[in-house]
Amino acid sequence: MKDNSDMPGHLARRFQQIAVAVFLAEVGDAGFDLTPVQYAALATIKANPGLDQVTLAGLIAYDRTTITGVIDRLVLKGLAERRASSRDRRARELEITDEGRRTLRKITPAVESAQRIMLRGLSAKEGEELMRLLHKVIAAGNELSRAPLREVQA
Amino acid sequence: MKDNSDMPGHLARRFQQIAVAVFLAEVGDAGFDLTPVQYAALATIKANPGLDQVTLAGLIAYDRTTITGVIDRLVLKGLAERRASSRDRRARELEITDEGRRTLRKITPAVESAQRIMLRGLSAKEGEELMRLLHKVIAAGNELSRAPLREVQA
DNA sequence: TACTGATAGTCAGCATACTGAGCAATATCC
DNA sequence: GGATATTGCTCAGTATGCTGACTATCAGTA
Repeated sequence: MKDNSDMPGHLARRFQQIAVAVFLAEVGDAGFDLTPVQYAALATIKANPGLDQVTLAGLIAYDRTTITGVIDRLVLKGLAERRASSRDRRARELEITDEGRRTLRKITPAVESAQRIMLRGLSAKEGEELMRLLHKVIAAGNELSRAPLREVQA
Repeated sequence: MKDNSDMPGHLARRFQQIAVAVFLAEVGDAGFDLTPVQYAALATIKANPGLDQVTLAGLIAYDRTTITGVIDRLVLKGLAERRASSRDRRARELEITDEGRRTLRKITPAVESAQRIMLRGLSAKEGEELMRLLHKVIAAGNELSRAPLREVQA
């Protein structure tokens, strides 16, 4: 029987587990209470003002049923706003608040520090190679999860 | 602002997301209802009969509060048994059942197929390099999560 | 032996993720 | 124009994963 730790699935889970722990530790030390998922959502809302929830979900590969709760919490924290769209009454337009912008700005050093820490143990070259391989394998498997990455169409 | 997809944390999450989806699809197609987490736990119980929950958690890097529910479900499905330990009345000894052994045996092809599918898009050489780099980065960050990997001590 | 600390397990509570279902609104096609 | 399909969002239910707290038990020591 093959060892558990020789399975890509196990390594994927473990790397993600460490990445989340490092993110929360760094951001928490900086005095903020924001999860990796909430951070990515907020940053993407800022970069694409007025986008709807499905588009946001596609840009960061979240399930549409997950994004609802994530936005709930961002709104609860006063970092984002959810408005009814005027063009499509089904859709909600998302905006970042001033408070959200401030938070993003102040949190950035901690987020970048976290990315470095989670790659510690690898040389710069190895880190880049890991990123390249992950990009490649993720691109190939994009359609295999219920929540694939979707580019914005003009 | 750095793109989301340039962050190792995002790639970690995405790879894990795809890995889980592929695992569930392959195992489901084979007619079984077992999650990656449940599979790893069951395989580890089989390889270490009579181990307690904390040891199991350490061997697969699960949190001890998570393992409780996982074992609950394995027991519920009749794949494992949980007994009070005779040596330590705090501890529970875990055993795989015949049904669990049968399931593990029949599920193996699907599990191995899943591991191949989640690496599709990479050459054999690239796949090995990805595994090597993940191993290395995970080893370096092992203590950074609440549930680090723990070797069995004789 | 009594005290202290550590350990095994569970529980409540919260945050992802997913399945599947449902509602409301929009698009499409005849 | 009206039936049909599709889309945006939400909800209920289930499964990780974590924090922090708690009980029961064990181990070490004064």
